[in-house]
Amino acid sequence: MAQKQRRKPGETRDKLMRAALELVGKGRHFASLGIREVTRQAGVVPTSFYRHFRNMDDLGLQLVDELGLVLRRMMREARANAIQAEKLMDESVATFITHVQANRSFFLFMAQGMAGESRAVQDAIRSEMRFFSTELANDLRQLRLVDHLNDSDLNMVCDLVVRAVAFSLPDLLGVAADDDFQIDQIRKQTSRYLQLIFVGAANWKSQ
Amino acid sequence: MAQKQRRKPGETRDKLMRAALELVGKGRHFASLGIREVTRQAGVVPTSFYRHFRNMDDLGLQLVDELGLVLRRMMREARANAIQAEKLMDESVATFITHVQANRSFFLFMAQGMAGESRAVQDAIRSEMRFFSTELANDLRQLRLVDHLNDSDLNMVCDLVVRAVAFSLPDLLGVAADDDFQIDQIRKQTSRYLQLIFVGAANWKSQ
DNA sequence: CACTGATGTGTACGAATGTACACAGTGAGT
DNA sequence: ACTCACTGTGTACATTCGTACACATCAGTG
Repeated sequence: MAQKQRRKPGETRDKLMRAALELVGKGRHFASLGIREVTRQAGVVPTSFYRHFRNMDDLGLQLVDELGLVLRRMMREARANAIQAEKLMDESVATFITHVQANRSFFLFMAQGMAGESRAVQDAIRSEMRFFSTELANDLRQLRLVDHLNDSDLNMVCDLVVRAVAFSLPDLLGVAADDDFQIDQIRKQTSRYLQLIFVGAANWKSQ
Repeated sequence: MAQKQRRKPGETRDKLMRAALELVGKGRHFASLGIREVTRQAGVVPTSFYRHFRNMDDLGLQLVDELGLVLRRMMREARANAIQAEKLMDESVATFITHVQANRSFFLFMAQGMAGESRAVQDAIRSEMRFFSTELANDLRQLRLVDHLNDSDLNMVCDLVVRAVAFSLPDLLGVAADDDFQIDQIRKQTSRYLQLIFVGAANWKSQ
């Protein structure tokens, strides 16, 4: 029942997942990756693949799980940085962009997976986003910034926020990782979207 | 110089594009399609492919062009239906959903292409969306509903509107084409997003 | 009418693919 | 100490892939 063995528990497994991410990071689409290609990139013999995954979809699903960890880490940091309510949005967007830059391949995979080939991966990513939206709603409730909104409306606002941010993913991943000017443009643009949404939320009449 | 020959000008060409769309409609991802697969679906010998396209990316680009036509037709219809300003958003969303249902494969391809493998296809789709946003801004200007917004802010609002609608694409394509209940949920949800955005726009202070 | 260029078909082949099978080492529990 | 489950390797093969080449069939042009 030990999850860890002394030597190298899931070393090859990690190598394979890492390899798939590297290929995605190089511009390949996850749906077009083959088993041999991934094992080659990982420096492993093709048949090793089956020791850890049933097929590429299975690997994709496990990547989504790891993606979930990345997202949660990001959310924790955003919460920590957003102490003052007024800078809340700008800080959150900045945190988002920092994490995207630090994990480009992961977010590339996420952007691809949202309309990917595997329905299971799609649903898993969708589910991560819903979780994100729910957490955001909880935070906003606690900050007492949105007392005039009922739960349903608050959820809608949070959904839209998450979508607006998520939709800037393709923009962000489309520019070179070191194009600071363009990245800053996207940051400002996204912040404005959020500000607009919150102006809407502030003037929204629930019920 | 004749663009059309008597018999069958681009019959095979159309068959190939149609075949690719059919495969996408069946749940395949465009990035994972092969030349042989597409020609097989089209009922054509593999080598015929090269008479019309240099590779799959080329075919993808030409599909984006056709997608542009579908989008423009949709936009025209939305404009025609949105006579009364109050029902403008609901009507537009309804038109959008109708067209998505009538051209599922096309929009599936679009959703995939936004984070697709080919950078050229990505850019082409992005460009279509920008065009859409610009046209929307023009329409809103003419309706004189947003006189308090300067151009930059109006563009931002329209961008966000287009994004909010576009982001409902995966939702819409994820449910069965005849699941009227779920589709209606998505319709209502998207409408609420737009209403929220417009409440934000109405209370936005330019400059 | 002969020519030409565009379009379609058939054959062919080297490379790559997914996966089955047999085998080897190694850590853990009896 | 012996076994067993797990992980990794090497070999093998039928299938599929992209694409090159050699034709066949027309439409329109000289």
